[in-house]
Amino acid sequence: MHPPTVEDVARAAGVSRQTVSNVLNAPQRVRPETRQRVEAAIEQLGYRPNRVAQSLRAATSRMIGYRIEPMHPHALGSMHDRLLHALAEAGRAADHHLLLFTADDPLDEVANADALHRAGAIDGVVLYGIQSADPRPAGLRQLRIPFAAFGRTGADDAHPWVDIDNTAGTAAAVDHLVTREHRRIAFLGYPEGVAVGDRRADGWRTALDKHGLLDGSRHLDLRGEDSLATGARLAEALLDHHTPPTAVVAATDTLAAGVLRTVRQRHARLAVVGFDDTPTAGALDLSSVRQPIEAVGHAMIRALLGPGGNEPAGQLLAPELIVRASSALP
Amino acid sequence: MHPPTVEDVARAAGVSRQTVSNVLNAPQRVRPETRQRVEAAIEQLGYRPNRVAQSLRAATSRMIGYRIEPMHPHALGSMHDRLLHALAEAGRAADHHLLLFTADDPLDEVANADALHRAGAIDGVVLYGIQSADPRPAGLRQLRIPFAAFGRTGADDAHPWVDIDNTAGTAAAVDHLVTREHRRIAFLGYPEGVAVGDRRADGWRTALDKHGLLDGSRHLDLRGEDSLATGARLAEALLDHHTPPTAVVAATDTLAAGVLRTVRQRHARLAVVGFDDTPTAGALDLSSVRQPIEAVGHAMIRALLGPGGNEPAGQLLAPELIVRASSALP
DNA sequence: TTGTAGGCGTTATCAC
DNA sequence: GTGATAACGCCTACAA
Repeated sequence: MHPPTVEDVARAAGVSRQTVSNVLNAPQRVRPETRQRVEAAIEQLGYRPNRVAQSLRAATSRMIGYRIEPMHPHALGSMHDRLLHALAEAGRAADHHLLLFTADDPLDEVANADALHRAGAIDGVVLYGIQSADPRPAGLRQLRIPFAAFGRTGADDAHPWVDIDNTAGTAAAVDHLVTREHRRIAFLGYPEGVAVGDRRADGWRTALDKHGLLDGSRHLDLRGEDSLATGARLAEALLDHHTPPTAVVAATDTLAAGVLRTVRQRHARLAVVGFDDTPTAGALDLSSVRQPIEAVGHAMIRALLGPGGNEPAGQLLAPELIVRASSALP
Repeated sequence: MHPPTVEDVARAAGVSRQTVSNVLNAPQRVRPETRQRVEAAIEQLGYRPNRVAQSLRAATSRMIGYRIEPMHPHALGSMHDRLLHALAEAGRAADHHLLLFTADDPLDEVANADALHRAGAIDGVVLYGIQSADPRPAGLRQLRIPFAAFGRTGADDAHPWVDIDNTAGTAAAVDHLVTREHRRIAFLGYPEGVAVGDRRADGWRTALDKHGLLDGSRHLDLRGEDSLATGARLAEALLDHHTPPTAVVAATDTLAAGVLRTVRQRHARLAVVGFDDTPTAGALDLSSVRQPIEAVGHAMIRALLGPGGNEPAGQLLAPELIVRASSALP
């Protein structure tokens, strides 16, 4: 009734346990004839190696911890879902699985990861939503828990991380809008001090400067919390300006959606480009900078498990601008 | 350097391994004096029982499998996130964790769950997104893999399930709108044949009938795919009717958001109630029927792990109407 | 090429 | 009340 073990397979194939183990882990060491007999027995009994026993023996769980957060109340649909799927998919290829755990805050996350790690339940951890002054990297490093982070802190990160090139993303948005003959291009972003937000603002500023348009647009830089209401409100402010912009680069789709709301209400003309390419962007026909989350997932898993064992190297991935109707000519 | 084991604790406390084990698993069997000494050693060494060894010994992984799907392309932000968090939280209380895996389709999901189960990596599975004729329950039952399902198939389900009372949800929406003096109340839903959609339509129909309003509204029943565009289009159709409704009950927030778009574009007056209470509902000031996902998570874990071992009992949970500005007087 | 022995960390059983 | 023994299923030496 219980699942078959190596023992059962061995008996069925008329060999010893070890030979079965060899067939699985060092096939070249076993005579083809014997191997086929063993393989037939494995097939017939439906044998699968017990991962728990493997883990105990190898002192390796092949599990990666991930803190699942309650959904961000304002976000239109975070990257969470996509990242989780990408990580699970990438992990599968490396024969690892994700183990979900909860935590009240970043410090609690480190504590819970430590407990799981010491209990042998996870080999390492993947960090999401890295903040400028994030306590988690230092905490995990001190506890010697392998990890990889999606995103960077403000400082130079001396641990494995993967990030998308936020600066390049907003720069691409600006380039695109310039091609479409826009000359006054605003930016809507996070309050200063949020690393991601600052990088996205940088891309906008740098690209405008490159096109010689910064002087005419420098004042069109508005910040606020990441919500639809804020996007709508800031858009009003932009449109009420005496030299209003003809286009806006928003730091998130949520802000961009707010802009679109105002634009429609006021029947204004204002091109918009968002960031993240959330499902909503498609629904609203919103041009948006898409993060290559699948690639991020693979890079994270590689950084965590890869050769050299969790080396402190960073990797920057290029986002891609998805052009839709919202970024038309002025 | 390696984490301490019972052996280490035993040595430190001057007792045998067994006594340490007893302190942890049968404290009453050990003399208080000895217990305190052992507990001190545990504390001092920072000992944590190795879960892998426990699993091997107990033939129980304390892991629950969950298939992570790529995000639904049209959804505004699915229940996925919330459910995952709720399950993780509920699992934690029962000392279980979620293990994420991927699959190409429902059959593949069953196959992968089977592989993990046979490998001893998971004790059971939680099913999400149950369809009318879902092959998973039968498949898992045949493989004797414990599971609990969120949602019901069309037939009477002979397995553990948890569902929210969809019928009661839309009925509550209708009641609310009637209280607000609406008399012609439309329904926007999934195409017939989708179990969830049919139940939500039922609630609308039944409640209207109860209020004696069904005859005047029977024709105001429109169906389509779950997308913003569909919601907007169907709203146009409703408003163009020669006796247009003054209110709409939508089967999802996505459809409801589409309705709101049309309403705003046409400056029409039309009360709207959505379903799911997604983050977007809050942003749009949309009244919506909220699913008690946290309770669902707990009920699922209980159904899966509870006493009696995965008994085929169902549980229906009541949703709650969240009233916001979109359901004002006509 | 194949088999034998031992141990990963835990706990249940059964003596003492 | 405490401790020795054995077993969960696997794998890695080492011996034959």
